[in-house]
Amino acid sequence: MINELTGISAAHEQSIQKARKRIIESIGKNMDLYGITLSTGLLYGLMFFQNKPMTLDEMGEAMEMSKTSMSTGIRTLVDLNMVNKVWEKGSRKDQYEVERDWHQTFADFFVIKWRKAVELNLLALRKSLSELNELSAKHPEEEVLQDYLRSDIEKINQAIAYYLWLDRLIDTMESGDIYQLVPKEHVPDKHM
Amino acid sequence: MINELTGISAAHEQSIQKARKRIIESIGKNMDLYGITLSTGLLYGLMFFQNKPMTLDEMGEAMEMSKTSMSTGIRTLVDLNMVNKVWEKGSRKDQYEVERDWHQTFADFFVIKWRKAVELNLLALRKSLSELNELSAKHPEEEVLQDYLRSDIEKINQAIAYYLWLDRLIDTMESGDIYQLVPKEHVPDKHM
DNA sequence: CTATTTGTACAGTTTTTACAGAACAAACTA
DNA sequence: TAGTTTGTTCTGTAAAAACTGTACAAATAG
Repeated sequence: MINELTGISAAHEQSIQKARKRIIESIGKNMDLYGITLSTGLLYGLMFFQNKPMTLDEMGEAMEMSKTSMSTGIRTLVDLNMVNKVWEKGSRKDQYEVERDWHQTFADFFVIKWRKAVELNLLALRKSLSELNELSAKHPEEEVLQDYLRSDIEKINQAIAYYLWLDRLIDTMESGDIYQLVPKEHVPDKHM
Repeated sequence: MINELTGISAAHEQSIQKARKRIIESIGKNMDLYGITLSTGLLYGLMFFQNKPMTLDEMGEAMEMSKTSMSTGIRTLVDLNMVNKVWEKGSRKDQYEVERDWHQTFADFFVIKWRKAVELNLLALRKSLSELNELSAKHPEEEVLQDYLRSDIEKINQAIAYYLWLDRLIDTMESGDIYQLVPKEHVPDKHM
């Protein structure tokens, strides 16, 4: 039996489950922003309200899905640092629990996914930039070619500048400097 | 004919296309972070290197895809403010060009997509919170129930605090205050 | 060492999504 | 107004992704 809400009336349990379900479904849906599928999002929501770590078997039973699917879903969540594997003594089964610091989860998403994209795009941009610069140096007299090259090189340089900015933004998330600009606790404006 | 690289040798044209292709494919792939499909990402990359607005027919020819697909792809990009519809006089066809300010594109993505998610999640959280508070007030004597409620309410309050923070972060992107923390132009550290 | 148990890789199936072609409605043209 | 042109909706199909059950390898227990 999965249900951990024991010792209260069925009506009360239902009320709590209804309240949880609303949240789980909303969060689960919107986790597509993290590139996470709905069912994995729902799994995350389920674990969010759990007060102890869960095993794959428990998840499968609660989600009415195969353990295989739980395994792949959990891997996605672990890769994003949204869920942590915990070591429970006396159990052979792997146990998982959600990361409670959502600010950290948000930051990690950028550090993991967006940083990777920035690096790959910068790599491509710089390689192409170097090729085009080389081509330009080889044929300084060909005006039409130079026009094309100038245009592309300008675009590439702007793109590089943007990715460097994005890289610095991600730095502030990794270092925590972002909280200087936007504190975790809201500081109200001073009014005269 | 789509190719706008005329007046240069085939070899030079090929060099430029190769350099572009590397960038287009890298950017196209990584646009999945925006929830954008690969082919739409490639369409965006194509338009990025175009120096004039494109029509749906031109896109279809260049991408070797149907105009229908171009239409849906473009709508996705327009909805995200990544591409703008421009009004070219003397032409009946709709024309589109990429938004060149990528900082703005990035900010718009948060303002459009993440803000929506924040709002929906806050709505669900607050509604459930209110239900649970009500339930708690109705049965102050039931200790087991109160334990469950305390736990859920605590989690919900933490989630709300997080989303309020995220909302303020999005505010800084919308207002431009984010550039105070991370300037568009890199300001190197001062060293002694 | 042998028996289980556990998690994952793999292969097949189902479901979802992307895409194309036809049909249509709106807008422009003559 | 009638005749085109253009973009999108709708429907069917192809491709991709999610999901399941089996098989297997690694780890633990006896």
